Amino acid sequence: MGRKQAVTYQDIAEYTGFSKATISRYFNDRDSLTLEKQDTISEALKKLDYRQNKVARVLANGKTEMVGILLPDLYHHFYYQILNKILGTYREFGFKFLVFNGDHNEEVERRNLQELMAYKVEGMIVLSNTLSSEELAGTGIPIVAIEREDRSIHSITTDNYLGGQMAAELLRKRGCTKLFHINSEVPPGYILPARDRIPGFVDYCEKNAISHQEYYFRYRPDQESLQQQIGAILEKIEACRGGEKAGIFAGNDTYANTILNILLRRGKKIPSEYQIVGFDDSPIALDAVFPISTIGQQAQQMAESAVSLLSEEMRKMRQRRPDPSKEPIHKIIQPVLIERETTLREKSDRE
Amino acid sequence: MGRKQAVTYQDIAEYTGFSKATISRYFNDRDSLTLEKQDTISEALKKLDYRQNKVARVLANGKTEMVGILLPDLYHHFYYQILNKILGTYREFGFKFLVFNGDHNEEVERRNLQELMAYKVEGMIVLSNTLSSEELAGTGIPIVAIEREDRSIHSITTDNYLGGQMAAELLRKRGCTKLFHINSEVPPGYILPARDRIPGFVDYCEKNAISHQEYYFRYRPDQESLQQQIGAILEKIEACRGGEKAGIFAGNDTYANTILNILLRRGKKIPSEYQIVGFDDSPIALDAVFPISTIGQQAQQMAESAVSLLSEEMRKMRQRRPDPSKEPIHKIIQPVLIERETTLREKSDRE
DNA sequence: TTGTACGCGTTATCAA
DNA sequence: TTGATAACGCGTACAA
Repeated sequence: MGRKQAVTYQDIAEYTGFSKATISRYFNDRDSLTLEKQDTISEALKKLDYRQNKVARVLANGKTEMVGILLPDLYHHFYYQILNKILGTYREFGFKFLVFNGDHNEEVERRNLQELMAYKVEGMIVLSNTLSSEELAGTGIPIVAIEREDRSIHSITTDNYLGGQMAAELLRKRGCTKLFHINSEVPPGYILPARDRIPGFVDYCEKNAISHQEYYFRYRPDQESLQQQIGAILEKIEACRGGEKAGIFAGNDTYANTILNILLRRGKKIPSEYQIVGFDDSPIALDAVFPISTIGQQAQQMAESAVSLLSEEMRKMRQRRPDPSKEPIHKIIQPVLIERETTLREKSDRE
Repeated sequence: MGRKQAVTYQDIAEYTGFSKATISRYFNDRDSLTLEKQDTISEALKKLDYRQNKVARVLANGKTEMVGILLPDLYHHFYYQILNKILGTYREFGFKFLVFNGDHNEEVERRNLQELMAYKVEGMIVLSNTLSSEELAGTGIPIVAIEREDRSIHSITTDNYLGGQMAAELLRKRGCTKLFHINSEVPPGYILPARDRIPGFVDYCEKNAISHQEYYFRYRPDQESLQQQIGAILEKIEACRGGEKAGIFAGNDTYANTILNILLRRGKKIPSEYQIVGFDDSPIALDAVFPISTIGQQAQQMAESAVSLLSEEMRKMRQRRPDPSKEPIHKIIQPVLIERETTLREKSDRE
């Protein structure tokens, strides 16, 4: 707290001759005061250089207006982009965000969760995926998941299935006759909405009788092995496509970029021999040698929906007789297709 | 607050037959209690499912353990990387981070600042640059700036001057005889430590009698105009180098990547005709067609230094008789050279 | 080692 | 429209 004895309502009250209650009303229900008193208080505040203490207010009324954010990391574009958009809602909603990075570690996440509860956050937005939604729901406060397992909590999720379909459809419309999907493996039992892209892609191919194949590599954070593994997969694909126009749907834009670079290095022609579609609309897709077509998640809309939904649930909890939604609310956001140079059929080839 | 009447020390006290003070001591000075009582209380806590309320604790002892973070944006790699590292210090220091995105807007920043003060953060880490350090210092709480104007507050800054020198030196050692710097313009009067890279680069060239030239383009967020402007600059450079080996030091990795792509598209040979060095060690430098040599800022070290310095100053403020450092402390962090394929002289050329 | 009693700065209740 | 006073939940002298 301010060392030099912070100015309090008590001081303002003595200075103006009013009561503490009146000072409080000045802040919370100004219209209930006469204009004269308002002015008197207003001047006193300036005179004494009063600073609000919202901690005391919180203790008294229970409204922290704080929201916790649980992030798995800040490395992937999607997470920092969403965080950016969430922070941006401050102007509209006024929530203060207490941000934690769980680092994909269950115990760390659990500690973070406890800390958020101890600080009496009124709600949480969770992007990390190590804690079950049941455990999160156990906190008793409103929680909105973004792009993660959401059985027992509200959620905002991209329509990944549709995204996979869109990718397949684009490649087909651009003349690809053999479609491929390249992605990283995922630990079995790990629920990740993003994986719905794959059935979306596969189902589209099946329904339209398009040849398709899926390849998975073991995820390793280092660039070297990623290159090697994707390189090996691309060799198989080259053998498999038999001179036909191949369409590759990558698990994300980083993979797409790696694929693009390897293909170019091997002298393949883009997009006449190979076409590529990524996912995420990351900066890398735009900055690649040839800007990469990608399926974008609408981060702005996702963040807004999440905060808005959370805000509503928080409101319900603040009532005398709290009435949270009985069933989790799940919102689906449509992805958008962003076509760039790795799929354009008209222009001349890049090499 | 918990609607269903949260369990308090009062309840624990009644349940165990001890006093509230004893319960409090269990949390703050456990050893001062007999082992028996510790066990009794421990069980009572579980039995009653007690949840800490740190808000009340804060009101009582004034230690929020909260730190505010003022960010200019979450778009540039440097910012989200630093944020990531700062959040990572939670395990060691235990600070809770209240994060705001000022969006390069002075008024927004000011409001955020006030809000942080109202929530009684004990310190702040500031990366945004719209508020003067004098104004920030006026809050009376410890503040550490990272890579921004720091006349009146503590700071952690990369040795940008050295970084510029390192870039020039690398290019020279790799055989470049004509050096160029390409960067965006900066509003006059705007203090940005990052700009020290330029005199570092220039001075090195002058001292070693190397031909050098600097080019600036008007900053625009859209890719199109960036391409055009850099393209135009590269034409001038091509004319100017007269067949000699040119070394380009880019303002950051994104620019370096754009430069690389344009040069390749124009059929230039890398690194025999052109060599490129970026700045920041962004993912884009690694993911480029040919991985780009770059000067990296040591984000981990910067974040740790910032939090550690802040922690120390916070400690000083918490004492009975606060004694903050009289003079701002400025720490300089060395950048590191990361050499990749845009400067290697040994290997055969890429094209 | 333990308990009593008050303080932290605000809001909420009830009278006036 | 105002004021007195009791919460809010915890920490901490001070006393025992």
